[in-house]
Amino acid sequence: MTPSRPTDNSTPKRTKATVHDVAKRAGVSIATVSRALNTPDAVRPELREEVLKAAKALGYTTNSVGKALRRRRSQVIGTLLPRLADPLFSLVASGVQDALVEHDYVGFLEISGFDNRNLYTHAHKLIQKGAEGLIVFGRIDDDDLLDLVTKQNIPTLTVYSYLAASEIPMIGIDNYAATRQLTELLLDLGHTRIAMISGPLAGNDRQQSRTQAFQDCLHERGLEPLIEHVDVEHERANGAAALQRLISRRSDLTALLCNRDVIAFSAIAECRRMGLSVPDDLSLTGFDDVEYASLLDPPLTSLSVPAIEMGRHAATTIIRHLESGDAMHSACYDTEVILRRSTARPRPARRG
Amino acid sequence: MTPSRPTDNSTPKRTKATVHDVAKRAGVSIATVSRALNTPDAVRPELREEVLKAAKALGYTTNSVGKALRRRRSQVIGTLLPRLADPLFSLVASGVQDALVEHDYVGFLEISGFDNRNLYTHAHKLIQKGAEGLIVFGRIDDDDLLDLVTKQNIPTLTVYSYLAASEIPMIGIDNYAATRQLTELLLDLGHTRIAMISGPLAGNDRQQSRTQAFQDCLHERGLEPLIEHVDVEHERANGAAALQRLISRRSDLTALLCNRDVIAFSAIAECRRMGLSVPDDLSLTGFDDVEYASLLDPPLTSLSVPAIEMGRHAATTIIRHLESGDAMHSACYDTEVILRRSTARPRPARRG
DNA sequence: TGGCGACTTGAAAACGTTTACTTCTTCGAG
DNA sequence: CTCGAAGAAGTAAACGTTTTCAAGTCGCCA
Repeated sequence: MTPSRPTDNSTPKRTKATVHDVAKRAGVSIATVSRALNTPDAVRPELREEVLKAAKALGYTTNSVGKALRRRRSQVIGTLLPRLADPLFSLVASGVQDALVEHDYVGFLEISGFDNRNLYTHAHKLIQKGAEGLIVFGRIDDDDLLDLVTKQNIPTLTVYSYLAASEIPMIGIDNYAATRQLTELLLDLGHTRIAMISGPLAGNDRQQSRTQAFQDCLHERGLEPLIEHVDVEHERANGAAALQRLISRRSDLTALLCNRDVIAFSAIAECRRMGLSVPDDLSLTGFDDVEYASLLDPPLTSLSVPAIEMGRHAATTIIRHLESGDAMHSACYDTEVILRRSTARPRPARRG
Repeated sequence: MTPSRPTDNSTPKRTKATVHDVAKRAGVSIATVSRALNTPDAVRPELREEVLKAAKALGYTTNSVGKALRRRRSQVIGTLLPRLADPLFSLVASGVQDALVEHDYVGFLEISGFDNRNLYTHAHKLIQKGAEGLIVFGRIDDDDLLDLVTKQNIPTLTVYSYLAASEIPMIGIDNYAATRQLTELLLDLGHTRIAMISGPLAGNDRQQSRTQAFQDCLHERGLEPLIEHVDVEHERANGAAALQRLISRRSDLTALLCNRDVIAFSAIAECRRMGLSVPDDLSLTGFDDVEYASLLDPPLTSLSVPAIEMGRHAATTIIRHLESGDAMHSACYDTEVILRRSTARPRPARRG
């Protein structure tokens, strides 16, 4: 088999075999070909064999575009993620992919960025390109997008966040409760001067819930919550800066909640740079329990979320809905605080 | 606007507006509608306005499936990655996505796993589903797949690896040369007892090139290369085990090349666990200079590869080929050794 | 004034499927 | 022996576009 050169006309632009070609070769009608392939029982065995043989001989493989047009089903579902190069989001995407291949679907992946002003644009594009269903990371707060999917009746699911009242089903976790757990962990250890580094709140229900939980927790105990924000597009650089701002606002800080593991990664590195010992000088927690959280020095106390599982769940739910009309239900997954060595009791006060 | 309930028949299964609806409303033929939308200059301005108005009123958006069928162009290209939840691969995917949205394409993403026996299956699926072009991570060594893309004339590109002789264009780096650089860096520092932790070689041109380079380098200096392999599916767990195996085979090791940053991550953690100081007891290098390599303690000496850029380059190349028929050329990107604190001169020998 | 070209538009034929209908056997029951 | 039902195959009509081709209008020049 000699590989064909760029301009190889020996194979005369060999256009792919269609159902007609197979039909002709097998001496049957195209309808029979289609039936032999899709509903084999509906065609006499001998004829079926004939068709299958012809199909194989011609290397026929059904053209999904034609099929999709006629069936009005593409077996494509689209996923919308804020970012791909991220240890959390890519995990969700993995879960989605897992489920998709299992059901012989294929996935459009689209990166929306954190600015959900263009969420609508991306979603629209995916639908227009033929996605039958949509999986969106985080709560959808864009009315236009909500309109789009309900009007056009596009099965849509969000993943990662769970909020009780939602027009569209959410497969996720309770960010509020989870953050309360983390905060209370620190409080129970005896910390009173606690801060949080959060991502931007605008259009981000996760960060909203988490800062809210943090504030509520501290207020309940009569403590003053301290929050700094990082620009999520440059979490690393800004995590360090945020930590510095916090320290300068309150130098006697003993504990810090980072609203994403990746923020904690840079915070822990910055602590090292500043000569702050974790957890002796500063207890640190992350969120998501991303793969490398346990490899840090010290290993990071974090909150584990079943990211892959949620992605998988979302995808199968949507597929089941598409295939069997099953209703899509929200689901709230349990989370778990993973206690590692980045948290400890506060160092006993030196003086008063 | 009240959100429609699951069984809301008030909107009578409102099927999307088609070109026919727009035509009727504007009082023109469907051909004119199509023209007004695609080649505006070909239709009288007043009429064009009329059509556009009708389209907007009906919320018409062209059905890409019908379009794709007729045009035999889907504006979809597929990417095949070994894994998604990985700081390197996800970077490549990001680059691809960047370029895709820029050109109003959309991407199928498919995870093939490291076992390239099913590479063919996945690629076939993508093509069948309508992908016009394929981007594959790493060299394609599967003859069936090669056959598939050449016979069906599917523009295909590989990304990350560059090898001079290749049937299909490769956008990548020279793994052999890069590893030589890293190895020589260690040699120049004075190390003589150097080992490598590599991924499995089977079907993985990157690891093959790297182990080869390592062996060549050491042999040239009359040194004995020591190599252990990790199962790539469980890099973390196995990175630690591999390190232990190496130490037990040769306890006086002073330097270790890890063939992927993620391997180095677990190796560095394992060193900590074993009480080995990096770089005093053991110099360590990674490969890929993934985002968090610089946040480790100590920060990891690694080899930076332009992963996003390569992904972007691959996608634009393939799109340009599709749109303008431009030939696709291979490209070899420069890499750079990023010197950080995980490497140092070997500790002076204690005795002889 | 006749005719030729340039411009616009519409009718209809694809693109590759699936599927509702029709037609034709065949077979069993009455 | 006949009639109807069941089974199997074919015909043709979709699905929503784009695009070829033909036709019509208009203006301009000879």
